[in-house]
Amino acid sequence: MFTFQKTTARVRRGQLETAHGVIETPFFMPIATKGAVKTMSSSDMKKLGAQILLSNTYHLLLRPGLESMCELGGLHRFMNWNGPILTDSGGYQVFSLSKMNKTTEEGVTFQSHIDGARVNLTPELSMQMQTAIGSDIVMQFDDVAAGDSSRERYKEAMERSLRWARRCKLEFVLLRATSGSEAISADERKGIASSPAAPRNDTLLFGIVQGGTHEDLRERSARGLMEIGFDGYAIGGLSVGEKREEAYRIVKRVCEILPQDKPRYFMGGGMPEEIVAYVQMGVDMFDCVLPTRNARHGTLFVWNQDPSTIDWSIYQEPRPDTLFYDRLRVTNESLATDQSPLDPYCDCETCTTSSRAYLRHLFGVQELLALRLATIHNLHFYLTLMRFLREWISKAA
RNA sequence: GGAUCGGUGGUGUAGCCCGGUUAACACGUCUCCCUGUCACGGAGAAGAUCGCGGGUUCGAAUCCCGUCCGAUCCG
Repeated sequence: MFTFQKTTARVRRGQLETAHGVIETPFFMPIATKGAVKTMSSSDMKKLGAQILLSNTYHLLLRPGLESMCELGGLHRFMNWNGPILTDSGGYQVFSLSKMNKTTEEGVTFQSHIDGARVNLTPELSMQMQTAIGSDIVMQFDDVAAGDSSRERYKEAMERSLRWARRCKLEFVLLRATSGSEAISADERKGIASSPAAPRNDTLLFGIVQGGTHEDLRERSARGLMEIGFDGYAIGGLSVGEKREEAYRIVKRVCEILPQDKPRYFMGGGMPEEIVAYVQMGVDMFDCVLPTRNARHGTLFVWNQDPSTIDWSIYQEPRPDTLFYDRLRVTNESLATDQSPLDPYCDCETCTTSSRAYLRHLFGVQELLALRLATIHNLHFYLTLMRFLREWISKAA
């Protein structure tokens, strides 16, 4: 169930109800690909104020695997996280691990990056695995085209994603219907899982809009998905190499088509100013590796002004003249004896306990604490950004 | 006192025997990048007049002589 208050023509502020609690929208999901936000514990994430985590079907399918996940009773219990979890379907891994896989209409055959074993991931298996994980928000299995693809490739990926969306919906409904019932045997579920768990009635299933940078393909994708009917709609296949102007144009267009009363999720993005812009186009949900990966690579997002007084409406353009933050390269030599805080406007654990010089030192001597402190700060930055955006929208309402 | 081995960017080495374009490699350093995370990863840059002095040669890190420093061994 998604309720929202419309403020201006597009901007939304709302609540998304999931099996593990209500999430205030718009929100950002830290990424716990393999069942953990790198360097962070579940209680760390709770302390940071994360409302929901994102995990990945493909990675958890390789380890610990479908049967083990069923036996373990799902990811919430396994990683001791009692908030909501969204799982990516594995579709993106087809794209990001493209050297190691082969796509057919049936699905994708991966060569495991762990032991080289063949893994055949289909829409049905993705649904079964996400169900075994106990995901609160299940994503359809989709086909992602690279950012510089031809129109034909974009069209192919979009049409295939649409067909796979239909199969995902069918399998999802089937899994739910067979919960505790003998009506359909495990064999009839293509014999993949001996005892896949059933999705709860309040588990949400999202479709993913594809179509690259072509508005007509995007429109066909969105309308096709709406016809099938999903609990929410994601915009996929962006931030994969295309120009930012193109992404803005597409998001704006897709948000005009998608139903008002369902949550919208921009997958995989982005830089802070992109999120600010997409929120103002009517997007409710985000996830991105940038805060966590950049943290581990020594780049911190720091406010360059008091975030409580920012007029976010000036960030609707793809290339604003100025940004509200700087990227602090914490390994830079110039910080060697800089005892000032990383971010004067931040009150996270890292900023209140560590100077720039100290964090730089920890990176230099490769102390694991460096990765953790940097991650805490960057996630705090993103989560705080979302909080300020929600407050700003509420005020405007 | 004598013998042997060794001195090449910040560190560790290669090249030397069989002289030849901008002296190579690893790590480190510096800068930049990262968008539904295979990846504490990727890209690039700076940095050595080859211990010092002389000689041979068109040309020396490379061959010869001397010298300084270090290690080991013999007295």
